[in-house]
Amino acid sequence: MSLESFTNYISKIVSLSAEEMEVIVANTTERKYLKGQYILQAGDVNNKVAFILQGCIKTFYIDEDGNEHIVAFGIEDWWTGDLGSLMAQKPADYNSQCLENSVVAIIPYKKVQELYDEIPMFERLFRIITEKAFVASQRRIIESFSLTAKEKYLQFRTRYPKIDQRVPQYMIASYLGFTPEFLSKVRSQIIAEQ
Amino acid sequence: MSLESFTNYISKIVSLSAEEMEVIVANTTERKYLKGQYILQAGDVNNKVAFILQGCIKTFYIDEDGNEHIVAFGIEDWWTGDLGSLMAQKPADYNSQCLENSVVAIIPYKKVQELYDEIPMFERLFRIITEKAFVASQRRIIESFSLTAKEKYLQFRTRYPKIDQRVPQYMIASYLGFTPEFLSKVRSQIIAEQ
DNA sequence: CGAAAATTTGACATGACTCAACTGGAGTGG
DNA sequence: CCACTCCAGTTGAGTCATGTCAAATTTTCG
Repeated sequence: MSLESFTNYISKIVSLSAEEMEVIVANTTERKYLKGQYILQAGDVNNKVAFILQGCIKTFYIDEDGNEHIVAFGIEDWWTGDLGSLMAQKPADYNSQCLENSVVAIIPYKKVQELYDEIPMFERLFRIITEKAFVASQRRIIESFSLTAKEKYLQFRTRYPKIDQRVPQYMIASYLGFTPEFLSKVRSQIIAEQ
Repeated sequence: MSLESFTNYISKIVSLSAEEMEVIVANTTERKYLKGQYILQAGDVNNKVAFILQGCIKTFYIDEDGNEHIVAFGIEDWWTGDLGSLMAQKPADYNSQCLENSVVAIIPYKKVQELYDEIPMFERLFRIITEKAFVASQRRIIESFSLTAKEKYLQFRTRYPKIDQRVPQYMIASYLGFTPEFLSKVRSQIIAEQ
């Protein structure tokens, strides 16, 4: 069963009985997306949580000037989507688009709510996941203040080597808040130093 | 009882029986801090969650160059502390220091864990709080990319008018990632336009 | 091979920082 | 009540980091 990486992931965070895990799996569906397809589009209400079984996904938003800003990348064993839209059941600000053909485990929003009531450990799972996501988000804010451009890029490469290898450079620039030209110059400076 | 604002706050997020609320309150202590005192110091392990009943608190960290960066402000009905330290029970990166004499509702870390097991709705409370905090954190990242300095400052003032009035300008500059001089220039530009 | 997309490079412009000087208000002590 | 000090805030000159725009080069992929 190809939800195995999903159940493995869950087991690393909380301990569930076999029955509980079965209930979760029974509410989870697997879905394939082609490269370029959207898991979520800005303006739609996000009605699912999505766990990446395989593939690479970018979450981005478009500002008033039409510029794309990448908020997050997701690969295997990460979540993707717009939590704000999911929580408030309001139109999403973000898009989630596949950069590769991808396979995603999906639990519909309503099922998630039911599972929260039915399986307290399921709610714990999401409490912990969200705590980790929040801590990472705070760290990103700090680094945006206190690191130089070069440090930010090197940090990114060491922290997310798998992403660095899979996504084009101009998207990394967008994630870091740089122009593609500027990232290119940062890179050439790093190369010159070696 | 002066934990009233705390129980009111909780009731707005989750519905609890009177007994459950009593258990939570029984595990909560009230503590006063004087202006300048620390609720948490970087390097110490954060062993409590802290809800602000009264006062104003800054959460900041000091980078390698000795510069202070304010990560968050907290006033009445907000939480304060370093969630990363709490979760991992590792030394905190952040300091929480009172900018005014303050009163805080405290639940020790161990009690929080016990309450998670005992009262599923308590865990739901923290799932929801953390979700909101994460969404706000993501939004701050986006705004740091897509707003101009002037827009960031105006946004801050409209979003947190109470903080704007209570906190010195150089701390707002630190929160926004500006130098104090630069914020002063942004302000004079805004005034000139009116 | 050829076309489109991604990346690099260079010249120039602008935003934000640094440093230093100045202003103004809030204590404080004589 | 004045003089002094201290600190936050302002202002200005110069600098550095990053962005913009355009062109050249490299890579990707049909």
